[in-house]
Amino acid sequence: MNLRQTLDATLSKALSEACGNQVPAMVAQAKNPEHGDYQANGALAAARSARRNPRELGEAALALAELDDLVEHAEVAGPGFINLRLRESVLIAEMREPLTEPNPSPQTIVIDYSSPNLAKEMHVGHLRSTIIGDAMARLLEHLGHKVIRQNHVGDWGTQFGKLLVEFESKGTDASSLANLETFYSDASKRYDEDTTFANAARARVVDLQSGEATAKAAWQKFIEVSLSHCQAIYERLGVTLKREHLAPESGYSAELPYIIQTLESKGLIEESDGARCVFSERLKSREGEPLPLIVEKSDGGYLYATTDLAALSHRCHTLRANRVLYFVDARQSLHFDLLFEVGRRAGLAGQASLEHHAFGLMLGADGSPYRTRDGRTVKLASLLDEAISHALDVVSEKNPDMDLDERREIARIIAIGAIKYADLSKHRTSDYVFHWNRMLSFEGNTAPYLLYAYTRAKRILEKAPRTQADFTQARLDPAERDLALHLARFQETLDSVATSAEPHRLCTYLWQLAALLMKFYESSPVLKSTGVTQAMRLRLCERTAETLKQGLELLGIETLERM
RNA sequence: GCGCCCGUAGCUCAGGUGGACAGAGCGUUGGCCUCCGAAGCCAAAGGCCGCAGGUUCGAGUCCUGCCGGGCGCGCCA
Repeated sequence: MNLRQTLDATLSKALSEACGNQVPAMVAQAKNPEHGDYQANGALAAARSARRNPRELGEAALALAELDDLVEHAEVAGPGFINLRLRESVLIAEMREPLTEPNPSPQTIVIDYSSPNLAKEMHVGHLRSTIIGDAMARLLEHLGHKVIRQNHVGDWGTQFGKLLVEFESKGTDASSLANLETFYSDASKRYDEDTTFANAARARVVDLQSGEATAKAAWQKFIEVSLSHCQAIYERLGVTLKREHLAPESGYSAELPYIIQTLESKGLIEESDGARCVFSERLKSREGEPLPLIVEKSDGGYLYATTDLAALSHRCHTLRANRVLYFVDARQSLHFDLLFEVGRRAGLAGQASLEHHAFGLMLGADGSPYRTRDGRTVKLASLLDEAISHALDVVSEKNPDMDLDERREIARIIAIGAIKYADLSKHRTSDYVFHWNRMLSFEGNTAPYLLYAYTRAKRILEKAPRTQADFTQARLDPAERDLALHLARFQETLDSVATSAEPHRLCTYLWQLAALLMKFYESSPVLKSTGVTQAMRLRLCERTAETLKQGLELLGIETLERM
């Protein structure tokens, strides 16, 4: 049950009655536990407009609110805060409820994430979109929404001209693409230095886009190899993206003329310097002129803005999305701002909520975009290799007698989890610094800490005797109550992440949960206790383990039984 | 020039719709394994929340102006 929401609904109703008009109670988790479990600040805000004394209003609301089932103590404090303390019986009862409940009004939610450019290999810059998008997909799906993943891979730009000519000159042999990075830079070098090559490249783009058979065949082969590189990374990372989630740019090419037609029929298109544009009604350029979204170049070619409009229309109309979530870095904020405006004015977006969830770039310690010593971008594959190798060292040091295969498997889960958690736990809309040693640290607020907490709880459960005692008859000491209270807040945490699209909040929740378990572990011996006390402590261990496992799973992080 | 984002402890970061003494991790210092795993727990030190005004009963949070940083601004994606 979403306790916060339930309290808010009840108290809002009472406060509105006391006030005479509709006002929110604004129930939130209490920051200071001395004030209770939840606090409502609505009386303070409402008092002003109602010209009433906030404390009096709070008292009136409390008198009207039917909270006895949930709340053991409620009082008005300070200038007019309403403090609520939950009944212990409620916390205990919550431990027998399902961990989560589905959203009563499920939506169709399209998520655009990962979306690498197929001309190059995936590098560390793709991590954030891929990891965060995947966590949101898992979480929203778990809450009962219909999630449609869209991997909007770049397979259609002008850059494919030079790649095709290079590829064909090497006999369209897949082995020449073994290292996509060097392949791309070789092609770029020839394009810049050799005019014959450059002309051929330009001609090949036209061939490709007009559907010429040999160009198309070579292109398809190239894309196929590149996609298998991506898919291998997804599998290593435990990302749920599959071939069926591909929504490549090329797939929209046939739609583009109709997009232009639609814009034209709405009277939105204007010609400017030979290009066809839609001018913004709100955003201004350098010279104070309206900002254009260019949808057709002066040579008649289409651009990514055109493709994005086609994708938007497809998502809102064909897929019938209620929300469209874009996990794309912040450099594209202006682009999406314009895109959403034009999409709405052209009627391509329907009523859907269009959300660009931006994030900053990954930087090196010197503050420049993250690269290796020789100036190359860091491939995702090598980041994973290095993390696993480091994890294996640590695992081996802690478990010298464990056999190698088991150590390897544990190292894999720890390393992948640590990388994903390090990224997921940061909010950062601005650029952030990537640190090897911090990413690979297994202490403090990291995935290994959460995994360790999980294994400790599991070990107790493994060793525990079967008990017939009824845990609901037990009383909770402070450390146990703190843990039980936090456990009861899982649902409201998930709901808040669902609307905000900020998985770092779930990370914070799980970190706190693990910390509370550690404290409980120190203060409340389980195996040495007896009767209802032991039954309740075992139930706390069990519930915490289940919650950690479920929460980590929603983040896309595997758990392990020992480490 | 205009626009967006950011500036919180030595470092890396949290601080939902303004709320009750500003939090955590790392690092530093000092404790805790004959008790379920010490990848842990406990404690201490460390902050004019970039600066200056304003709105409010109340501002890290909202508004304005500065200072400092990042990114973006017509035919690339």
